[in-house]
Amino acid sequence: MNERTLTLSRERFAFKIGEVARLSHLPVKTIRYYEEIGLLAPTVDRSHSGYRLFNERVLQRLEFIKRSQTLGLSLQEIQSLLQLHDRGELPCPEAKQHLQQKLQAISAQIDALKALQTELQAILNRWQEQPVRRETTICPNIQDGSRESEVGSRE
Amino acid sequence: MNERTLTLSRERFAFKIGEVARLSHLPVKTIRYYEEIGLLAPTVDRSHSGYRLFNERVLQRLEFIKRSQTLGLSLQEIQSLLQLHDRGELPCPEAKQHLQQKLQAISAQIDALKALQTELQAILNRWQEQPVRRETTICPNIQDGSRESEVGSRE
DNA sequence: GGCACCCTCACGTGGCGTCAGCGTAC
DNA sequence: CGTACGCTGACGCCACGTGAGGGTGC
Repeated sequence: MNERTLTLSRERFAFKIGEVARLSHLPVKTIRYYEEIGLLAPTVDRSHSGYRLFNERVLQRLEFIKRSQTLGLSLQEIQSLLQLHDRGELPCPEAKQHLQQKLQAISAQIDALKALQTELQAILNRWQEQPVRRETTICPNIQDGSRESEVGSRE
Repeated sequence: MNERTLTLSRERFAFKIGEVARLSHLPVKTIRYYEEIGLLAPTVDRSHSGYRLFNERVLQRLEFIKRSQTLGLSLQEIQSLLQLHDRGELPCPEAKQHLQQKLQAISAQIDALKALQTELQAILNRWQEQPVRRETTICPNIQDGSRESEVGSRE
């Protein structure tokens, strides 16, 4: 006749953190962290001995967090969405805004990475295995190629 | 007749951190941080009052650090290159290894970002402004699309 | 009484930025 | 004597991971 059995019969506040971890495939530490920063507030209570007791909605919440994270949202952004949800509103419009911003940021990131890729490839292509030892450089292969960037207009 | 004038005549340990900051276009805090983690050891001394005094080689070193950073190397990797340099060896072979690794990592990052880009675009394309309120979801638009990813064969 | 589980607190990651509260140079 | 510059902590960021040193449930 412990609180587990009692609460399980009503399906409320039945899960200890380890069970939630197994069911959600998230580390215990992560769940504790999410609770600490307030992401799980409406789904968690404490037992008389201080154990976190989660109700079944925590799993849906963790799924939402995981999914939103893989889509590139930060925990702060996710929190603001969850707060809207907890106030009874639909977080979708704000979510859409965030996702559109992410999409733009991702394009920019891809462009930056591609530029870096090109630059790295160029450096490696003209790499000198035994460069002349100069006192003015640490590794002559790694040098500012801003002037060489205009190369390619030959032929 | 301060140490500035004396050392300037020999061009050694003449620069205070603010001058280095101006000449290198790096924030003072950044230079202090680099010195703290040992990146600048052979180019810095202390005055009797505790001020950092840099010799002129620090500028070459900071340039190398900046350049290596923009190429994607971490400060740890840069440090190991500088340590090779300080032991009189050419850091180029190790640098090349690092850069090749970076190139691979960048390709993987680009692929991951492109996948994310596609997924985000798909989600935004089929976005429902006024979705049905379900109790099982927080925002129905943000849902695991693993099964819906095969959509697109209509019309 | 033993073992799995739970708790909090504190510190680490990278690459700095941002105060706060001092001393120093000119 | 001001003021621009220098110094050393300590804390913040982000999303946790790691480990210590304990208490709880069964």
